[in-house]
Amino acid sequence: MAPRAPKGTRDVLPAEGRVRAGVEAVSAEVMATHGFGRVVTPTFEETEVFVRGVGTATDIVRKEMYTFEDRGGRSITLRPEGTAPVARAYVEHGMHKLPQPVKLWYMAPMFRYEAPQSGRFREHWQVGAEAFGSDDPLLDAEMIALLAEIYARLDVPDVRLRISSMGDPDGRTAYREMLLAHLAPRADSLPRDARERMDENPLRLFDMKDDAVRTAMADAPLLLDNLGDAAREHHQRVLEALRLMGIPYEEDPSLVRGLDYYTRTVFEFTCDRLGAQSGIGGGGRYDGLVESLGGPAVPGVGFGTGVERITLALGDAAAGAPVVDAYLAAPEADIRMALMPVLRDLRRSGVRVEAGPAGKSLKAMMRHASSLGARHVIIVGPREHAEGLATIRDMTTGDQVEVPVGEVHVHVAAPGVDA
RNA sequence: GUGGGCGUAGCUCAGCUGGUAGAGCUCCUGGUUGUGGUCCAGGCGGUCGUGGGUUCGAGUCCCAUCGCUCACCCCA
Repeated sequence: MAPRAPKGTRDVLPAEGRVRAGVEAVSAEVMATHGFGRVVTPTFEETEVFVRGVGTATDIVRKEMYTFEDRGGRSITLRPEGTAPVARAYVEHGMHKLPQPVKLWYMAPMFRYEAPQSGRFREHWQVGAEAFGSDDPLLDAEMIALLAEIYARLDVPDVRLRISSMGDPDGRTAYREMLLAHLAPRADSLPRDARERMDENPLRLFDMKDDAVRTAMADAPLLLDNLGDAAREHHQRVLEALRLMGIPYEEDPSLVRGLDYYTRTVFEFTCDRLGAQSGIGGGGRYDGLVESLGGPAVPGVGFGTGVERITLALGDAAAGAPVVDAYLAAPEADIRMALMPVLRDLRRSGVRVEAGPAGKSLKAMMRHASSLGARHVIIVGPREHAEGLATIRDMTTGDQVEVPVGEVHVHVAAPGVDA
């Protein structure tokens, strides 16, 4: 059997590659206008980065990491998420001494050992941004606005924003007791995995789709109604800023992000075109993360958005055809050889030009040029070659002109390209 | 990890109650001498996921196995 791409991985072919290039370009533009600098962290980290950063109660750390021992006996893990590594780099390079906040972004692959399904892979790419060193709620709002702007510029359809607050750690501990007290008399009606989850993180029960769980949670006290004063004030400021910027949101008390590090603001963008995995991007504030990685007590806020989910939401229509300005058709091998410098010069001057392989008939080349969508075909047969000419055919009008070979670039140049 | 669906040419699929493999698209070559997109003709291309079994005979039935896919869980 011929080898295949490993389970949960995929090959991105040129049509989709063009869409991804657009995602990256738009992200880079929007990040720049918001003052974010690009970082590239290693594809793998010491396992400790994720154990301490993401938290041992999370599914990511408990059962989804690609962890192995390298030949030097170190425990290594393929990056399952982007925030912890960037926080690690922030600490490692003493970035807390730079003017705060420090704003960083990335586009990088993530690896999680999960059962693949629509929109979920074992390797996926995320565009993410992290801002360290400020607890200003307006920074949270800016992060959300930044992500919304990326979706808007890409024309991602049917995007909705849900937002909530996880409160502060002490407040969350108190709320947790309140929630457990609510659940205790109902525990018998819950399925086993729900009861197990009660011990680890009862908040997660809000995410479950099981009917028994839903009825038990229907009248449960909400974290959002039990925030401490500071967290509540923070949350209101975030919402006010969103309103001022005209960013629609739905406050959703049941929104619980599955990473332990979140504090206060949490948000998620969903897209209805995505099927069961409707989340297209999300993030929140993580005021304890840097400290848990051995750094100073520095607050932070960030998000990640899935590149595959964006391209999935955009659909096939987003994959435009490749652009070819000109097609060089020279059936005779010797002539084709003689035109190599011409081909080079055309490309050097910015013309996107394909050349038919010698040995094919002119008819075959015309067909090829047509299927590539070439705007012009440069025909050089024995007659033209003897006189130093080239025939240029406009493929949309069918008009043909003969010009000196040296002037071909003037006639086939792409709009906006100075010849 | 659990459950549903599916595995036939590069792609999308057809093959009814078992008789020894097809279509469309793509690609290639032609339709007279150097010209595309339409049309016409021809051609390339498949150990019918894999391994067993039943049968005179299996793509079609049975068993196993692998893979893909969707959903749960979780997340981007």
